[in-house]
Amino acid sequence: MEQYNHKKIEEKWQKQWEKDNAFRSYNDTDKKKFYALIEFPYPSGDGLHVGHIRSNTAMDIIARKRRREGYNVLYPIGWDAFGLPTENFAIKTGRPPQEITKKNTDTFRRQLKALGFSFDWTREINTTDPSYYKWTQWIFLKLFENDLAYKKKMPINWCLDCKTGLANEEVVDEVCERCGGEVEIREKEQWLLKITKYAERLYDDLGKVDYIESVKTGQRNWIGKSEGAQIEFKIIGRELESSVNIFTTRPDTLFGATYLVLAPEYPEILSYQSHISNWGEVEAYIKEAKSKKDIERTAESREKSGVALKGVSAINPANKEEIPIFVADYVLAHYGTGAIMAVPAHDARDYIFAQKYNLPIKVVIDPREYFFLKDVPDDSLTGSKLAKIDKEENFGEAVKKNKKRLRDLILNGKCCYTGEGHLVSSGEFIGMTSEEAKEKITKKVGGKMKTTFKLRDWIFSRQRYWGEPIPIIHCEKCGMVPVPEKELPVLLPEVKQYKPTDTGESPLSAIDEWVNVACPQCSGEAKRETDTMPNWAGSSWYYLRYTDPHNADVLAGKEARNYWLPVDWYNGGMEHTTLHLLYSRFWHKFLYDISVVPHDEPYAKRTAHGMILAPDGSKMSKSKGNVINPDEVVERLGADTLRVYEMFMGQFNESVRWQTDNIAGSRRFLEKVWRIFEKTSEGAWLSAELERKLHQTIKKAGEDIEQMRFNTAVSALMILANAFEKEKEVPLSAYKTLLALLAPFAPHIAEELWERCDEKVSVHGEPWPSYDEEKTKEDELTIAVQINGKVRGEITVPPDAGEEEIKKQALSLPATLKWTEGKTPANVIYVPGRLVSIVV
RNA sequence: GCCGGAGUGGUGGAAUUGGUAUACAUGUACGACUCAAAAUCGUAUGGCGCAAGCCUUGUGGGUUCAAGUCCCACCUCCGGCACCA
Repeated sequence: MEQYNHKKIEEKWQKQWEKDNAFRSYNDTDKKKFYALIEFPYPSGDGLHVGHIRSNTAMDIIARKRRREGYNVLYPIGWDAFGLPTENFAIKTGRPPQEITKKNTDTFRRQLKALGFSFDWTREINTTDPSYYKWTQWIFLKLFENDLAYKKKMPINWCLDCKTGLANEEVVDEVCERCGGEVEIREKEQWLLKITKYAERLYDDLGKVDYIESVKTGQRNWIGKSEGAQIEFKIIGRELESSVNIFTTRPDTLFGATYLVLAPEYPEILSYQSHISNWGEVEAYIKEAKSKKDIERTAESREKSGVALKGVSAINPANKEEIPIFVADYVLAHYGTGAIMAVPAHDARDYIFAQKYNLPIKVVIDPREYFFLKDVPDDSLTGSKLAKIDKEENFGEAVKKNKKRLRDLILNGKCCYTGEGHLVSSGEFIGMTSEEAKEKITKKVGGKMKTTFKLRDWIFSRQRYWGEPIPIIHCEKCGMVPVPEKELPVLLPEVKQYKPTDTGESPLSAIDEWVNVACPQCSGEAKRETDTMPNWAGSSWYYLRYTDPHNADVLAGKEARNYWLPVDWYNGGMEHTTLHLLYSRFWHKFLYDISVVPHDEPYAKRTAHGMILAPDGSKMSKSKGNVINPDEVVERLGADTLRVYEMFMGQFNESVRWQTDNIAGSRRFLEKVWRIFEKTSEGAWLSAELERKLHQTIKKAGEDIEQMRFNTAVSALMILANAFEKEKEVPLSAYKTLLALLAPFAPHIAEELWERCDEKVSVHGEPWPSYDEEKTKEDELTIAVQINGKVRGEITVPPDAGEEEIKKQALSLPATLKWTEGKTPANVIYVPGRLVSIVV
């Protein structure tokens, strides 16, 4: 037989599959369905990354397995093509983004096809295609109609390089997530989507989806649900009677609130102006705080600063004491109500502030048995030392003494205790536990229990060219008027200049003939909205379009979406936890509310792949020049080798280093499978041992694929191939089983050898091999013999040997006699099928 | 600071969830084949020791007949969040 020629084989079968439309899925409602999804790539100019291949191969394996298990499988592909890199490239070269996108998607398509993924190419979509973004705009109109899209003047993060506003999620470490450019705060009119209205559902419904835990906790932390109380404090001054609502998670400490703090942006401050005697000072502080970025405010080693509002004060509703009011930038305007009650004895930040400004510290919680302490600024007892005092049995007298001393410190207000406990100095609530007191105190002072979220509304407008135009028309008479549905899509006009402007206006605003339109309502003079949508828009619903990608009348036909949704298994990167994944859950829930989709969650199951790092362990990046080019690997070693290597290289959900040396192993494995074909014979005898190995491999490979343990699945196939190689003759049927198992990993070589085995129909249509549990079992058990916990020997027994018999054998083993030195064993433990443990 | 995840041979990694640690691969050494090389095949390969044996899963304790796996404390690395009241 000739040598394994990957090039010839891969080209041959790719052509054949294309011709046969082998992986096309039909909206066949009689068959059980399986929807497998990977994040559709952004077609960057750099071409496909080896990281894409990891995720795609994994889902490809699962999709192929499901097809062979009888499912109607949808495994689609498309392009998330709007976005800044393309636009920036357009500015640099003067070529239209449409043209650049076309070129890049052509490259990606060629590369993906060369890897033999079983995508249904007839469903290919592109977010920049007007027939696609028509529906992105349609969803926006629905959001607008339902009062979930609004425009607001607000300070936003402005990227100086990209010259556009960014969503909060897009600012990472003070810089723009995309370009790494500097971000400044600008006051601008922006479109926002009310994702906060869905915060609770986005949070709670994580309970009913099968996502990996890290994604769930990532989203939970980002949404940041916290339960507490909203309590009203009266504000008094000369000729002033007002009030401020504060939010707290610790209403049980209300009696310890010794001052009030307002955020610098707190709007009501202005109305107190005439009552504040030191207004000049206050105003200056506010002005300075506002000019600082969030990050600056939190940096500066958490130094607290603030200014007292002289002339006004608040009344603590619990004990009616008059307490001072401060404005301080450690309170954030956008969280809670923008105002807090400060309880220095039981909040670390308040404690530091109170010490600095000499404010009273009033202890209201006695820790008693609770000793989880943190952030304690007492020199003698730092946080980490205190953390040790949590389990009495682990520590001796010294700690017990310390604990007592510590409680004294806390009760005397000498250090700050943030945990819960029993109430002291709290009127009628003395002696209650924190938990009990929370609701009771809130009720007593007329407050209400409230849930607050960290999540903020989604800043949805970008002042750039290469995005979906927001389909709104501004009319002086009628206000904001949605573009009528029948006029969708609002097409991106052709422009000469893609360059964004420093003034913060989209490049679209320069095109008068596009901007000036008649108002759809009054036909008067009006102007189009010139902001575009962020690149997250198109990707928020693309899985839905795949179900019926060519539908011109609706975003997807009802039958198609009811049949295919939800996505059964979605694999992607961890970097999208709080971006795409959260956004699309939000849109989906909205679409569910307006009865477009049949379920309220888009993805039933979400898994994540680890990153592929450069050989030195750093991130692959073009600037470092350590990017692995898949084309070159495919050319030299073949797509099958690359696929097998990427599955074998390490645990799928963890990041792994690319090691060029190790690819050879995957190639050698395929060559071995190729060579074994020569040894196959129809009449060859299948030994019991080989048969057992075969069944064990079918079992292991199948189970491992389901759990995305692809590395051990490949290893199992290697072990089987090694066993075959040792044989003189390999039964053809056994060899074909190996090919059937290998097919999802290395589809080309498996198909070629399958054909050489005289099969007429594709291996990819072959039912998934099944195994017989009985046949996976060894016919002899090796039982280890331990003496005092150390393995000293082993015995071989038939699988049906009784416990007594095995113990007897173990005890009479020469090694046993040697190590027990004739002493009578105190205990003999038998672990079925594993070992005998003898204790002397 | 908080929340995730990880730490096992020269290297990537296995280990049926408490039961013979180092599967599979890679690298290295030696051997076979060869005029030679490549490829392939075979043998060896955690450490110490001539050996019997002892030690070994980041460190230190603990539970257990038995710990990579469970408990406690600590160290290091990666990722996310971070004045969120």
